[in-house]
Formats: sequence, C-alpha cells, structure tokens
Amino acid sequence: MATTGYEGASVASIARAASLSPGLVHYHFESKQEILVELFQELADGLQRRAERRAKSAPSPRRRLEAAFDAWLALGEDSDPEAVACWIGIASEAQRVPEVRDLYVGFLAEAIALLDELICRALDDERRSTANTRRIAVSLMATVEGYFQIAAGASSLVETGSAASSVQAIVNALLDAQPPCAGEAP
Amino acid sequence: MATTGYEGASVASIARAASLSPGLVHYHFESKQEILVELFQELADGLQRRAERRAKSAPSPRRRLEAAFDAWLALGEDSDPEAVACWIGIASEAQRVPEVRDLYVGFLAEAIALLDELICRALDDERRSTANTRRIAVSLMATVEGYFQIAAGASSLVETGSAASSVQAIVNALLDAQPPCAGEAP
Amino acid sequence: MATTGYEGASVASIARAASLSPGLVHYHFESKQEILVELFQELADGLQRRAERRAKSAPSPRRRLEAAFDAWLALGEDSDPEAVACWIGIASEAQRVPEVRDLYVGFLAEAIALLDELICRALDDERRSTANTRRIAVSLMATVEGYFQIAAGASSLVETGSAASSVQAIVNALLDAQPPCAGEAP
Amino acid sequence: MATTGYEGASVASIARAASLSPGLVHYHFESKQEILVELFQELADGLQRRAERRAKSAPSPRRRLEAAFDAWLALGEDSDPEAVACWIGIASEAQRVPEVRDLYVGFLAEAIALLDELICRALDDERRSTANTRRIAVSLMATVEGYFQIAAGASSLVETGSAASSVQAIVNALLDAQPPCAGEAP
DNA sequence: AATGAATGAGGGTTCATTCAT
DNA sequence: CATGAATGAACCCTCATTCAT
Repeated sequence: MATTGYEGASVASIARAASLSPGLVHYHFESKQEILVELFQELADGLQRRAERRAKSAPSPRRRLEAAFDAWLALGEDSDPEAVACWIGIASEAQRVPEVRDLYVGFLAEAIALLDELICRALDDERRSTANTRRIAVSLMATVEGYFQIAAGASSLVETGSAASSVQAIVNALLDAQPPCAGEAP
Repeated sequence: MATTGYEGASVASIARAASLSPGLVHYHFESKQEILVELFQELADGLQRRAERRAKSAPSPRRRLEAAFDAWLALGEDSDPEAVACWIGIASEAQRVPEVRDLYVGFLAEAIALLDELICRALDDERRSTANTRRIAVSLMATVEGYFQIAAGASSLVETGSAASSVQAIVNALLDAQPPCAGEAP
Repeated sequence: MATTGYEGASVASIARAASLSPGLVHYHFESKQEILVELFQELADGLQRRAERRAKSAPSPRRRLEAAFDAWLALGEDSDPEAVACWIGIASEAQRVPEVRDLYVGFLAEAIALLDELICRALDDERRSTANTRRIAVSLMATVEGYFQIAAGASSLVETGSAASSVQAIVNALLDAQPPCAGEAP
Repeated sequence: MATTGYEGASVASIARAASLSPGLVHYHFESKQEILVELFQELADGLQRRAERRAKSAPSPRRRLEAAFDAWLALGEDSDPEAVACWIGIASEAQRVPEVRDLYVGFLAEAIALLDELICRALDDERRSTANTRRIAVSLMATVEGYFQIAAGASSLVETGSAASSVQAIVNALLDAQPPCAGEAP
C-alpha cells in the first residue's frame, strides 16, 4: 500500500507479497477494507506509543513536548518512509471510508489531547490561563501532518532532519512569546 | 473526484457529471490521468493566484503574509470543501504519478518561495540575516497543508475559522521572537 | 440456463453462447439477475399470449378452455423442452429472488384469472352459482405446472402427448359432474 | 437449502448450521452433491412412508386415495414449508444431476404406482377395464407436484387448506364420471 | 472422529479505452 | 466534434475441497 496506494494494491498482490494465496487473505480479513483498517491501527498505535513513551522519559515539561515531536517527525523523515507514504494514503481514504475516518479522527483527537496536556504543563500559571492551549495543540498537529505530506510527496523540499527542529522552533516561539495584547489567536 | 477519489471516479461517471458521452472525454483527454493533471493545475493555479493577488493589495509586509494565509485557509475551511477534498487526494496520488508529483513539488516550491520573500520583507535587516527564513517558510507551508488534511478528514477537530488566525499566531511568534541564543533551530 | 440452471450459467458462458464479450453483457443488463428477469418475461409472455390467442379463436367456451391447455402443454411436452427446463429453474429461483417471485406470482394470477373466466363461461347458470370456479382454476393450473415439472425432470413417466388430453379429461369430469351434495370442494 | 437453495448453501454454512467444522462435513460426505442426495432421500422417504402409512389405515379404497393426498398436501401447505422449498429446488436440480434425477424419477414412479393401485381398487370391475388408471395417476401426481410448486413460489394464490380438498374433488369427478363415450382421454 | 487453515479456480462485476458511425 | 456500443483485462470475493495436525 505504501508504493501503490490502497486502490493500487490488489488483494492478489498483497497475498503475493505475503506469500499467501488470495483466498487465504479473505479467510483472515473480511474484506480488503479491513486490511486497511488493521494497517491504520498498527501505524497509529506505533505513533502514539512512540510519542508517549518518549515523552514520559523526558526530564522537564518542555523536553517532553520536544520528545513527542521527535517521535513523530523522526519517523516522518528518516526511519520509515513507507509508513509515511501509507499514512498519507490513509488520510486520503479517511474522507470516504467511515470506518477509517473514525479511526483517523480518534488518532488525531488523542494526539491533540496529549499535546494540549504537555503544553499546559510547560506553561507557568499566568500564561496557562491566557493561552488557548488546545488551539495551539491543533496547529502544531497540523504542522506535523503537513510535514508528513510534504515528506511523502515532495521530500526534496525539506532538508533532512529539519522538520523536528523547525517544529521545535515554533513551539519555543509560541510558548515564550510575550503575552500579546490580543492573545495569540485574536 | 472530491467525493469518490481518483480511483473511485470512473470516466463514465465523470462524463455523466459533465453531461458528456464517455467517448468524448477521451477525445479531449488522452487518458484519465490527464484529467487529474488538469484538475491539479486548476486547483494549484487558483491557490497561487489567490495568495498573490491578495498579498499584493496589502499595505505592509506583515499584512501581506497574513493575506497569503487567509487566501489559502479560508479555502481550507469555509469556501470550498470540495477543492480541499480533491487536494488531499491529489497529494496522495502525487506519490505515485510522476507527472502529478512534479506539479505538486512545483506548486509547493513556488508557494514556499513566495512565503520566503514575504517573510524576508517583514523582518528588519538584523533579524533577516540571522533567521533561516526558508526553513520558516517550509514549516508554515507544512502547517497550511496539515490544516487542509485535518479539515478534509477530521473537520470536527478544528473550530471553524480558527486555522487562519492560528497560523497568524505562529507567524507573529516566530517573527517577533527575540533572537534566541541557539537560533530558532538548535 | 436451460441446460445448466441459473447458477450454473456463468455470465461468461452466457456471453460466449451469444458471441459477446463478458463486459458487453453487463453493458446491456445491470446484473445477471436482470437477465433472469428478462428471460422470465419472455417465457411468460409467450405462454400467456399463446393461450389467449388460441382461446380466442375457438368456437365454444368449452373449446376455449381446451385450447388454453393445449397452448401450455403442447409447449410443455413436444415443442420446447428448453423453455420448460428454464421454467422449472425459474420457479425454483422465485422462492429466493423477490423480483422473480413477483413476476411468477403475477403470471400465475393472470393465468388463473383466464381459466376462471373460461370456466365460468363454460358452465350453465345453475352450476356457475354453485361451483367454486376459482378453486377449480387453481387446481387446473397446479396440474399444468406439475406436468411441466414432471416433463422436465422425469419425462419418461409421461406418454408423449398425454398431458393435454389428461387435463382435458379432468376438465370434462369437473365440469360435467353432477352437482355433488357437498359441492366439489367441501 | 430451503432458504438459500442448493447453490446458495455453502458447505461452510451447512457446517455452521449443524455446529460442525467444514472439514468434518467432507469426512461424512464425499461431496456437497452427496448431501443433496441424502437430503432428497430423506424427504422422499418421508413423503412415501407418510402416504403409505395413512393409506393403509383407511377403511375403504376411496378413503385410502384420499388419505394419500392428505399426506402429501398437508405437508405442502401447513406443516413443513421448508421441506416444500427444498423439494422444488431438488426437482430443479434433478434436471442436471443424474444421480438426483434417478432418485426423483424413482420416487415419482413409486408414487404413481401407489396411486394407480389405489385407483384400481376404488373402481368397480367394469370401469377398471375401460379407464386408463395409470394416466389418471400421472395427472393426479402432476397436480400434487404443481401444488407444491405454487405453494413454494406463490403461496398467496392458494387458500390454506384448499389443496387437499381440491384434489379430492378431481378424484371424485374422475372416478364417478359416467363412462364418457370417447373415454376420459379422447 | 475432528479441526480449521489453506488452496486456487472461478464467480459476477467494473472500467479505461477504442472505434465504427 | 460527438456518440455509445464494444472490448477484455483485472478487480474483489466465494467456495468446494484438501490436509497437516
């Protein structure tokens, strides 16, 4: 699915890649769509677990945020381009397949909640009360997803390794900005 | 293509939607893929033109940046969900179809160049020399693309109208940040 | 479908028999089932038209009845064994396919109505008021359908040409029977 | 098989319905077709036994005939619609599967022989010699089979309970008819 | 006697593309 | 410029049957 997309990956080709007979694929999966669902869950679980595990072992709130982005964007660039390619295809499929959409929304909601919490912890009491942390979380998540997309479709435009640090720069700027008069999101 | 995706849109259904005969579609387009290319160009041109036109008519450099994001993300949220849906599908297709990939990369490069320039103009001489404006442009573009993706697949997670202002907040934070000791990307 | 049954007749084999490509079959018929529906209508129309045409040209009410059975059972035995084979398969399919069932019920209802009317005309006023002509029509129709079934599955048990005359004998016996004390169907 | 037909009943579904594993089905039956054969024999034996048993216990020859039809058509209407549904499917299958055809022919031959004998016994010597009792038996059997078919595919057309009495009316009419000048089948 | 994973041929159906008109 | 019938390969999926356990 990484190389040919969901539609391009015929059940026969999937079976061949796994050294199975086509019939056996349908013995284990009700339909081709179910394979997509399973694949998504595996990818999403991997991302989520990775972010949480690495965030936990970081010493300070700020470092935890950093660790989360590292977990995602390291994957986005170097380690597993196949996973990123799948991810973009799935995001596209999520628009049409309700089951996939639900999972995708669920994943994003969880990730945003994690970011929201980490952001809260990284702020002092005064700024926490004025900042719209959830909105910040959403926009950071958008940046992550956008880096995935660009990495998958136009990797030549992103310097290898720059994604994580760029996002870090955004985080730093947002969290250290002087309380702007109108709030950070007017 | 917005509602069924590229693979899901049969030439017959496209013809029907346009009140044409299937044969006539292939009289005007060499192949189905060429329709995708044409569609992409239309969408990309629209985005690019929109951003440039609105940026031009803004009074200050900072306002020009703001106008560009407004041009993109207003489309991303309210005005044309069909275009956004197409866009995500195309980004997914770009991974596999070289012709589409080239166009996609070209569009992004142009958009990033525009942002880069606008950012440069918005900075004073001192900060322009220390800041990595291109990297900032890339990460802002990633955020825009990410918002498109989330809007297409999980619109419930984004407050209507928040995307543009959230990106604006990031821009403000990045451009107004004190020159950090370690640079914006350590 | 006559020789292999509905399930046994693959769309590919149907196409081959008609010197068509498999795709073209689905260009003209929405589904394989629709072919069955069309086939049924052709058979049923043929039976109905035949019975009505021949009944009309008969000189007396009694002869009209005779003509109707001749129209059906001549087909049932000699002329078109393929049609009979199809018919039995269709009757079996009618149990499961609602669309076919409706058509089958419709055909029988029409045939029974025709018989009912012919029987009424063949009776004198006194007997018409005491006889349950509809019930007689149903049982005669059952006999016809039963002859089809036996002809299709066990033709060796029926002397060629005997079906029509046997049914005629039943008709004669029923219509000429002295008014039984309890009515012919207690 | 009653609800989905022979082709529609997969070995897996049969196994599931019987709380068996698919493999075990093929341990007991050589093939799926053999299940059909077994099913047919069970149904046919049931019908035959039922008719014979009830015919035996009737007091007079005429009552014995009546009892036989009751045995068949009671099943056709009230008691076991599933059996009737199977029966029609089998009659359809008999056209193609030689083994089933032989059994079907055998069943019909036996049933006709039974009817023939009962009819003979019910007639006085004079009429027995002039009547074609076998032909009468065949036509009565056709009526029974026809009622099965109509009951299975168009039950709304038959008043519940009318089949047996209608056939009885035919029997009475045929057996009591004055020796027609031209015989009962001209 | 029993399991259920595994096979692979074949099922109905879709579809990009062609072409005679 | 326009039609729509026609093609045939490929699709997802089902299923009777086998077999190691």
